[in-house]
Amino acid sequence: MTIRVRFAPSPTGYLHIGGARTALFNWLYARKEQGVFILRIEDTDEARSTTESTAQILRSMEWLGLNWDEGPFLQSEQLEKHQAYARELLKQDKAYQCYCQAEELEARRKEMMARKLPPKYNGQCRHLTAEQRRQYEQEGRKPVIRFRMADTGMTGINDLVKGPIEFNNALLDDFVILKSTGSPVYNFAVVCDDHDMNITHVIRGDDHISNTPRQIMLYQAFGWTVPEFAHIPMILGPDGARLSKRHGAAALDEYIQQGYLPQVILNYLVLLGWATEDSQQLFSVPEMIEKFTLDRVAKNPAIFDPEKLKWMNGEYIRTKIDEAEFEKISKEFLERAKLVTEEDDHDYINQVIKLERERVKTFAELPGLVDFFFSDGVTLQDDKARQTLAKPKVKEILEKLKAEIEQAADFSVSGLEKLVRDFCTTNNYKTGEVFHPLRVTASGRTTGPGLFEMLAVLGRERVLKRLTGTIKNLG
RNA sequence: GGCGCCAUCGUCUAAUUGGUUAGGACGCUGCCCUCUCAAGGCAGAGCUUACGGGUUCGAGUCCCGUUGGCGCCA
Repeated sequence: MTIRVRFAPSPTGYLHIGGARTALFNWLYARKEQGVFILRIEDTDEARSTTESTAQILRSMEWLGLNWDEGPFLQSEQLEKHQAYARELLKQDKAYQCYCQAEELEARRKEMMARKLPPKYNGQCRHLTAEQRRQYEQEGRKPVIRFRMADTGMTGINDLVKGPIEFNNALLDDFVILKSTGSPVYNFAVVCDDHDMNITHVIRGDDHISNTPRQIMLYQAFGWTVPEFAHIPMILGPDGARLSKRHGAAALDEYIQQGYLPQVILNYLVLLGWATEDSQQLFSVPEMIEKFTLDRVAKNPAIFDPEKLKWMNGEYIRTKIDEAEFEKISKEFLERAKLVTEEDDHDYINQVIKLERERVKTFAELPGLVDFFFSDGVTLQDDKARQTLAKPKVKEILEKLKAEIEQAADFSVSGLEKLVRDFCTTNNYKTGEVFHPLRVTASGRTTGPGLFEMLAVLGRERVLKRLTGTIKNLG
């Protein structure tokens, strides 16, 4: 039997980290088992769903490389089917029309709560006569359709990650499947859609566990095959609460903007709630697919750690991507930061970014690290930089050095290093006395790439200009 | 409130299904390298396996209870 799984986000915002991981686990499982991965947009909440969100989510999925085999299907397009299914249950008396009004229900619920009873529908409309129904209709009441829940027995699943879970049917009430507006309620729509799409494995967040018994009752009422369930644990924010917009960095989009690689997001996410026996950290996508199994998914929730994600991105930039990819993405970010344009000297740009490759953790950091390569002058970045130039003898050192550099025959990395080191020896300066002010003069900062690499890339003209500028400022 | 899920270093997790000095990774600290910052190398701190009871020769692992966190019901 072919395995069929689906990812079913609701388009009420960006794809968030938790959703992305759910999608990933579904996708990995499908690819591993050579099954089918289906994308379905659960847009039944007409009030909060937007088409922009849908487009955004699709874009994020594509960016991650989580390609779907079928869909995207819109749940809203299944409205008539949902209604037909509801009528079928009605006809078999497995569901019934309920005329209770929202206010009445609310009042009763409060009453129940006040008496510390579970706030469960009281079954008032369970056995209405045709006469009673007519009367309600005449009053202008619009009915909802409620599912007739079994009031004895247990409903259980054998969850692929959590193991066996049982629920007491008596605790579940006759829940609404179709609202008075005719639109289906979530629990009903998922079941109908999952059945229609022949979903064999429902892999979703464990916040849906409590919904599962209701859904199973529906499958059984229809006489449909119940799929397998795998409830994966939530992703939490640093405060231990479920990761959400409140935590700031829950939207996948943020990470795209900051210059995280899609492979890194996948790699980091797969490790949140899943691990191999040897605790391997870095996985290529094919490797992930090969090694992924649901039975190694953790049961406990995981806190999202941006620090580790950042480390991993740096690791990939340094060791996993090739030079061409590094150059391509770097240029995108430099162009976006308006440091360079498409027409600029690519050879120069490539030399510049190469100097920062081992330092950069996210591509968004890059422009801030290399801006001085593309500007006329240099801006002193901080107090440390100012202090470095304020040290004694700096002016004298730079003036003498400038004279040397003007005449330098060899402006290569090794040539420059020899020149500056010889200069220190000849004039009896400590290397630090020369290197540090020279670095600040060239870059405006106290940290950065190797001094001579930096000077070589900047080129004689820029270096001399900056020396002149600094000397002048030192008055 | 009811029901459900969960519980190993600060964080993510591993532990041949009962036998380890409880392992790895991020982060942190120190040292080495060094013109700086990174990277890299080395070393270190950090878990009485939430707590309390059992079962057992032996428990992170099995059972019961407690506590705590989270989720779902509106």
